[in-house]
Amino acid sequence: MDTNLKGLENQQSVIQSTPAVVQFSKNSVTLLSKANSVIQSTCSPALPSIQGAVSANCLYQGAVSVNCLYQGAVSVNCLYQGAVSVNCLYQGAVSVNCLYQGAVSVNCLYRRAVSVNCLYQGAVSVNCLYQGAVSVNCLYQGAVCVQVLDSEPVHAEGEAARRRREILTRRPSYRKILSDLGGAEISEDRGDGDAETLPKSGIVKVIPTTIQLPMADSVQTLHPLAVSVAGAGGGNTVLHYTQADGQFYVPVSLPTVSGGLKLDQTSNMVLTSASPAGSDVIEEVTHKRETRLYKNREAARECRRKKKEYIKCLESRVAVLENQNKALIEELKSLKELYCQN
Amino acid sequence: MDTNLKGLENQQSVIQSTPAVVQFSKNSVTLLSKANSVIQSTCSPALPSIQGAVSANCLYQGAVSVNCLYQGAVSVNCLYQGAVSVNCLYQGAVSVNCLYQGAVSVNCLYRRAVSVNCLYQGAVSVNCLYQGAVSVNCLYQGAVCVQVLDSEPVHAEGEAARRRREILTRRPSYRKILSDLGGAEISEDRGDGDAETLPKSGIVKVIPTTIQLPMADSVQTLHPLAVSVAGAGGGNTVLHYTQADGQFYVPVSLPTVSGGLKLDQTSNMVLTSASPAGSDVIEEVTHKRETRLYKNREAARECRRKKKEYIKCLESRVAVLENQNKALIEELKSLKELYCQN
DNA sequence: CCTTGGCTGACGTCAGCCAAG
DNA sequence: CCTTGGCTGACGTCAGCCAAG
Repeated sequence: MDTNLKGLENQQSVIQSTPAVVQFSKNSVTLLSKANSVIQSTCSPALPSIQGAVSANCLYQGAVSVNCLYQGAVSVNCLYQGAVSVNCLYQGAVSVNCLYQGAVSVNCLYRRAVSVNCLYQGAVSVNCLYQGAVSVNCLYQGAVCVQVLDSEPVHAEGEAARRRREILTRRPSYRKILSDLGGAEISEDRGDGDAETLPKSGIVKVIPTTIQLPMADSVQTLHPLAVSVAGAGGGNTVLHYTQADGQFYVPVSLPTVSGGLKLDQTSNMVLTSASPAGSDVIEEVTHKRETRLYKNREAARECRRKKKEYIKCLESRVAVLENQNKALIEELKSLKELYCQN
Repeated sequence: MDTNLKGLENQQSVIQSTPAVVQFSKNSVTLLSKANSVIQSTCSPALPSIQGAVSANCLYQGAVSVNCLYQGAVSVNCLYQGAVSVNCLYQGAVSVNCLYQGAVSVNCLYRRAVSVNCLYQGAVSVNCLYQGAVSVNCLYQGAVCVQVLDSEPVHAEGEAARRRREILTRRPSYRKILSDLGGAEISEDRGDGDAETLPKSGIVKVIPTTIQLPMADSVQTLHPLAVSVAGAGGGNTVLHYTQADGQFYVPVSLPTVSGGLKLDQTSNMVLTSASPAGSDVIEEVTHKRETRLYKNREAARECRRKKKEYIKCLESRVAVLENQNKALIEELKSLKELYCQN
């Protein structure tokens, strides 16, 4: 294996500032910047705390050089840090500058997968608004779908995509919209969130003052007052309901027992009929209503989450498209200039 | 400049399948896979059709190796293709699998900046549905904002980060977002947005039912309890209010009349004091609450409307930008073909 | 055909932030 | 400095659609 580094030398001479050294240590491929001498690569399976396996920085334009500033432009860490980081500085065409953190880092196990940080005005700059520009956190199953820019279909799909489509056979919902946008995997990530929401569903807010009434046709148009209610001292309270024409009162008793119900979360409010007859029916209707309300409550929560995610997806999509547009316009402009010169 | 490739050799032996060759040609740094022999790097300024400058693929887990499949895992192309591409296959921890296209490619000038393609279940897998998972196209000014996933705080921050956090703490008003969108927009889009918002600002809702109440110092710090209330047996109920120090009770009766008020929507909640003393205070507190609730009700309605409008604006914006993008790409393609002919 | 259940638009309320006062 | 009010995130509920049964 013979290598020719003359080209690299020439390239570095173009950059004029940071002559690079290419080192290949054990299980590592590193481009070291002599001037900065910051990029370190000691990738060995035994040592978990590896920094940048493969770091590369690009400066200015024609250079195929990968420059590293402060940390490592294109670092691929296996275990704990960033797998592939690309940093961009200033305005270089193919330059990838990394400042302080790591532009495109792909962390496999414990950190970020792909983060891109941009500084100043670099050509391939990725502006991140809050934290990491392109960070992908994945554990064992990916589940971090990043928005796709172009719209060409890909035919090589995995099991996940098929299952995704199966889920989306229903009515057009945010889930479907997101999947159409290419962001459906985020929901899968919340599948992890499923594991998170599960205990949350177990811990449901208990609102003892909520009163559930069975739906009778005569009272379906009733709307309970804001939070009308509750028994402080006695067991009896008065429910205030408003109708189109006026008001009336509904006397209710509030027993403390909700034993027969299996819905622990919603069982805190059981209403019993004033008349002994039909108590089972009332109870069953109440039970049904409890279940329905609980399910709808959960569904509403999920729906809100989906909507929020959808909006975020839209926003990022707009940002991506805008920048793509800008780049395309610039490219067109330069290409036209180049064409006009010839 | 001397290089040691033994480590690389060992690394590739771990992978067992794709022994790599590192070639340094003119202005290029490449890891070649002998088995596949697909990764080609002929980065010279003269030739526009350059493939992968620095390509690296990762397979399985402990390996700091970067494996390339079919195209180039971590390729940094200066001019025409992908700058840094990382491909991941199967489940490797830090593995970046690239199938057919290139996982993390950063193109400086004419193509993608950073694209990450994921297949199957790789740990740091980035699933891209259509083409490039994480593609960042930037020309001279980057500005491609990608959604951030994790919530880990970043300690190395500049002014931008600080301002970012300010934005993060509270979402700006949709009105502001819309105006910001109109300001930062491309010219043709902005005119459109202005034309939409201008007449809308001309139509201002007149709310005749707003009631202004004088501020009494004695009740300014009162906060009604969540579900304020409760009655025991009769028609009288007790309002619970909390102050800074403690609580006190306000006996209230619920009359059916709400005639004198002009608040139709909120007239169903008029409380009068049972005791003649302090009725003014009670009434005033009640009125205050009424007013507050009514105003908040209206504000919520307006907020919902704004949000809806904002989402519509986003959607149409995406559609416009997509079309614009398509047109630009087509134009570019034809221009390039024309250029290649010459 | 009707019925049921999932999902979502819209509502009103609470809580909280933050700029304006 | 504190206070107030506008706005918005989040919540739970109702109403309604629509596909699945």
